[in-house]
Amino acid sequence: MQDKKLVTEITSMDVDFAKWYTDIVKKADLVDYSSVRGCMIIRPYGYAIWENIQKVLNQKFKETGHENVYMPMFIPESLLNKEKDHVEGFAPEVAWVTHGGHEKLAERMCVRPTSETLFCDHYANIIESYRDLPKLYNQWCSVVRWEKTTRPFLRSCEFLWQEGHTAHATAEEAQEETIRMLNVYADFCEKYLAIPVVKGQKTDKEKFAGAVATYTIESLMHDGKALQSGTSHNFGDGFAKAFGIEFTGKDNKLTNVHQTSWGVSTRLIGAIIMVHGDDSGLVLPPNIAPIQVALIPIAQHKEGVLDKCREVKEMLSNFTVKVDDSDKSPGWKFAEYEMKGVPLRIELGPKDIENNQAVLVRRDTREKKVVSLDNIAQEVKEMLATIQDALFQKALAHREETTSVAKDFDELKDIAQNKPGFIKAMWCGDEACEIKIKEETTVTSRCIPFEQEEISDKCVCCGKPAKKMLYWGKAY
RNA sequence: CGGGAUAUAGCGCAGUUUGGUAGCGCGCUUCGUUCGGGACGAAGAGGCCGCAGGUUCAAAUCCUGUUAUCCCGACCA
Repeated sequence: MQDKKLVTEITSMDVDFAKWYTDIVKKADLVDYSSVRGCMIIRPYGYAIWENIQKVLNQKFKETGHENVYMPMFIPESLLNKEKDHVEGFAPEVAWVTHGGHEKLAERMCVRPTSETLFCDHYANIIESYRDLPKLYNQWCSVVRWEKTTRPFLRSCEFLWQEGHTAHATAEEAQEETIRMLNVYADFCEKYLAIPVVKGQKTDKEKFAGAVATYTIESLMHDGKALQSGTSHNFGDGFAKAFGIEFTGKDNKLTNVHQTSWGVSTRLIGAIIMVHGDDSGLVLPPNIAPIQVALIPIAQHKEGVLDKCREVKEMLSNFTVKVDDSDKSPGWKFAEYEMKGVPLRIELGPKDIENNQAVLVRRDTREKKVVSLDNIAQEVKEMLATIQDALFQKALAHREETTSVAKDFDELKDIAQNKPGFIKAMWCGDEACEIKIKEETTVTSRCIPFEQEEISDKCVCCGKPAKKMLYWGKAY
């Protein structure tokens, strides 16, 4: 079996999922470790995925009326301290700047862990009238959180993200915006990343520091652990009160604005890896892959082969195609592009040229298909669409298979211990039950899904009447 | 921040028990033959053994400290 050689390259995901993950991020050239503790170097191939994510989301943000801005990366301590819950939430993990050159600063500044305070400070200055609303800003930047343990893409001390911050005249508008952006994220994850998500609300215990309500999209990784893939918060007018963001309404009355914030990060790349990857490496959805097609010449030294490859590349100008004419052997190239998760491979050799054909090979199933060069562009287009859809369906099926239902505490405990994946269970709404469940089963509440199901009428923990069904699970 | 492990060439490792000045595989460079699943041969290049102290005639090896990484928990996007 040739496959033997492939699996020795990386740790099998069933043997050690964590090791498999770190093998992939390094061997697919996504990241390298740096000499800065907890911070990663995102290499060209990894960054290209991020750029594609940015490109799509940026367009969606603009279509929904948002503008990009850039805020300072430092926050004076006094500013950070203005909203009480917010400081308490972030204080344990902020990095402080205390000196400028050799001079000690009069007031220390933190490196932004998130920019709510800066946006609020700015909004207080520029918003005066209802005519100034809504303010729909977004920024792409990096933030710093002094994490204790780190993993590439999933948790690093510095990471790239976007943070949207908006201010509205009414609570209704803010709520609408919060849900609108959650839907933008969910749609993006499902259509581009081929990752099915559960949309829902966080419990009070799990919500963002300073928010009235936090909404989330939760996705399930291959190992059955959950990953919070994006969040959207409704702040109500709490920050506005703390920062004095007021506007004069049509009625000539002074009112606080209602705000939202929402973000996704490079963590999404971690999700792509852990949802679609396999023992041969990364598997990228065609809609986000930096290279959609790897064109591998066979016996490229023979006359006409490379010329034909260039010709075929021209025919496929609607896609990102890489012709690999390096002097590695074809077998090496096959394995290499599988490791890098390129969705489609085309093999083109003397025999094909003779027959005016090429061989298409899917990354996800390794299925081969011989197609005529006359309609190769159409074939590639269809196959990429098929792969995109197949990845989503496969991930969805996996999530369904690994989602369990627990009706009472014993059942919950048993599932938490023995079966990885989401657990659906009823909850009475009491935080004490949430804490008890976490302590005794190690699973935490992931969200209160918008799509509710009535599993039973009793809380899985205390047996009292329960109104809400929650998703529970072990999380990254 | 607790518990465990690791640090030797770009990568993966041996050598550490029993101190004597570093080796293997892959990769890299050059040339030739190959090319439909990680090709083969020949000749080369590359390391003050994580860092800082200490013991010793002598330290990759023993001792102390320190830093980083990985895994498992607690905390977070």
